[in-house]
Amino acid sequence: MKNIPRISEAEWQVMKVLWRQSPMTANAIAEALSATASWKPKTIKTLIARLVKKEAVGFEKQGREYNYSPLVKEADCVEVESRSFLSRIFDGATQPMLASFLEKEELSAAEIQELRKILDKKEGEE
Amino acid sequence: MKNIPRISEAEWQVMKVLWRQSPMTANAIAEALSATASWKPKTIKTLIARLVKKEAVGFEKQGREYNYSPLVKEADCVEVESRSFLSRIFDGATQPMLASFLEKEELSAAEIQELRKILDKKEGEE
DNA sequence: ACTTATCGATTACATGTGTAATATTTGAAG
DNA sequence: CTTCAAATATTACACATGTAATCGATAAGT
Repeated sequence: MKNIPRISEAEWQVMKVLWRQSPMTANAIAEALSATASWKPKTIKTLIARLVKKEAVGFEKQGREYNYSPLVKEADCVEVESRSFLSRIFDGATQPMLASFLEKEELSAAEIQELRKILDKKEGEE
Repeated sequence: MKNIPRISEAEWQVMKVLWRQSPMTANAIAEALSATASWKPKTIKTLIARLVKKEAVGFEKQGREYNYSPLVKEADCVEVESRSFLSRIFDGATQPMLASFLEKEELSAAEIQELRKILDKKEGEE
């Protein structure tokens, strides 16, 4: 896993768009974000520029526009953020964190079943 | 739940100390943190001051020293952070987040058993 | 070939954060 | 009561972040 830079909250929004589809032009990204966020296009350009500087995003010139793509994998970024969250908030204790979510959040029967399956598999591995 | 201010990464360390035990003097907090963090005492004073300003921490004068205590509950802060994490990284989808952790992290048989119990209880509630 | 609409690049600016040092106040010691 | 040590308050400063506007280059249209 390449060195994952820190990606801020606003920048994550941009990354999520690119992970869903890439390459994309800045305008297409702005378009995609117009549904969820309320940023001016210029703001989005800034976020993209910062991601490029952090080497989280790369681009290829295509005429006068650039075509942007992620340089870091979503799974890797998720893992970094997850570990950071876990250690920051729960002192790295996985089980209490999971228990906390399980108790608070709503889950359908199917989802519960799915989680059970994962637990079963996990237990088998020991 | 009172309005929970944003608590930065470094500030969380301080809050964790106070949640474990309070009230505490600034020096005691610094002492407690010397084990985990490598901040100068002055730095810790700054963090405390900021938490006071944010009204996450209160104090009572006791002679020339102050005795600090949390003004916000740990459970509430954990909930705020958890929701933020969940929506930021997993678009608010609980189950995929849980699945991701279950698959990546190590869990003892006992922990797995405990999680199963929670799932059972949850299923019963529907 | 010129003008113009647009792109990306550069600049802006307030606020937050990490990480402290200096200044000021004040309880305690003599 | 004066002095000193220690605690709090104020100030510092660079970098990150949210949120954009302006500048300069250039492809596209006429």
